[in-house]
Amino acid sequence: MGHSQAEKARNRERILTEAAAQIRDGGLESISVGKLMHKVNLTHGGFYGHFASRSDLLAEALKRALAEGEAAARASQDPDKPRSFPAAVRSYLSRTHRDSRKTGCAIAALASDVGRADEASRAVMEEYVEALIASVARALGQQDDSKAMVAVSAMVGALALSRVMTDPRRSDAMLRVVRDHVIAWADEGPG
Amino acid sequence: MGHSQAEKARNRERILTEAAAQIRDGGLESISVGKLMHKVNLTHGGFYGHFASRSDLLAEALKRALAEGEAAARASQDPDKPRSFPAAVRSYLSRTHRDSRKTGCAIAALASDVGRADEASRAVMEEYVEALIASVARALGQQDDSKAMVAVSAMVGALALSRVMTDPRRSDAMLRVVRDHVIAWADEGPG
DNA sequence: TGTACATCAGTGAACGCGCGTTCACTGATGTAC
DNA sequence: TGTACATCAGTGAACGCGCGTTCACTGATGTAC
Repeated sequence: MGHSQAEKARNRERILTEAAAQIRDGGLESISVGKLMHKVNLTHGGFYGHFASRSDLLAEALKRALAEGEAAARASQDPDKPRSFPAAVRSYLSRTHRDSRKTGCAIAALASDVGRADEASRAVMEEYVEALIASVARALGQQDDSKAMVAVSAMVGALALSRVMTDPRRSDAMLRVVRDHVIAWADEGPG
Repeated sequence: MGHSQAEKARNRERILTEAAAQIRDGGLESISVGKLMHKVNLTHGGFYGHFASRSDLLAEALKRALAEGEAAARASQDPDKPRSFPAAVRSYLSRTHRDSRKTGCAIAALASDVGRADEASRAVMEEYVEALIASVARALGQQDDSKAMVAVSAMVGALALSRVMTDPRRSDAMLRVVRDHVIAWADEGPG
């Protein structure tokens, strides 16, 4: 096994990526230093060469999860066309997104968790919430972002609730119904 | 100290009520048997006279939290008048509700948590989500519950996100904007 | 290019701690007569 | 109503366990000459 500086950087990356997936899948508190290191084929002792503490990792993993979720949303859109709002909403409120928490939107996956976390964590997520609202407002062609706030609330709420529903038809319906409503708002124009 | 059967029932109630408040404030995993018993002025050993295990308590506390949240929503409405939908929405999306997680809606407080919990827990919350949707659909005077699904998504999402926002003005705005939109839907009539 | 040495990424045993759970015990409760 | 005894709610010491964290160590990396 090599112990080069380049490999250290790569290992830090692997730890962080795995942690970002883990917190979206199991919540912020689901991170265990030992299990996390085991997942990336390292021993627990080495963790502290990369992060000052579990709490330090958590903060970084939250940022990473939010950034990845945002990037995934961007990537899922047609790369050629100018961004299509309906396509973005369709992707966000898709069964695929619902079923892939590990790689999906961290806002929906962790909203309740972060809502009760310290101010620093809340500020980190807040930034991404505001960015999402701004992006939706732009797509709706509106100065005022109030319609975008409703759309984002409904999208985040519907995704979170669709993951609660055990009845597959109702879970699907939740996504479909909110998706269609939000997309329809785009056609109403600036109102 | 008395150890009567009546007192045992009362103690069980106190444990459960405290636990229901605790999970809404700190999440399902924030429950510690020792701390919980200490809070109700009992010692940890006695816990197992009331519940089979921590996991058993968690299941019961979730039910209790959901029931309490629903009851609180009902109680906050004008008891004389027939239920006013705008009043209910105003109460749900109020700063007071946002700032009192311990006694508020368990759906908004625990949606992300339960979304990743076992099927039994999800089914319990699902029941309350469906009840809320049905109640909103009735208030909107609609057969079809699609508008109610959007309203519930937006309300739950907005409350959860308002708890993430660190900027008080933006947090307030989140509540106010979604509140006004949802109330306006009630006036559009069955459409 | 080759050698000698300092650096440092990762290892794994060990730590203290808080946790969920068990259990022998205490003493008030409640019942049988 | 009063006594004798069984029941059982609650106590607190003790348990094994997994956790986050520390640290002496190993051996490959990377640098100075």
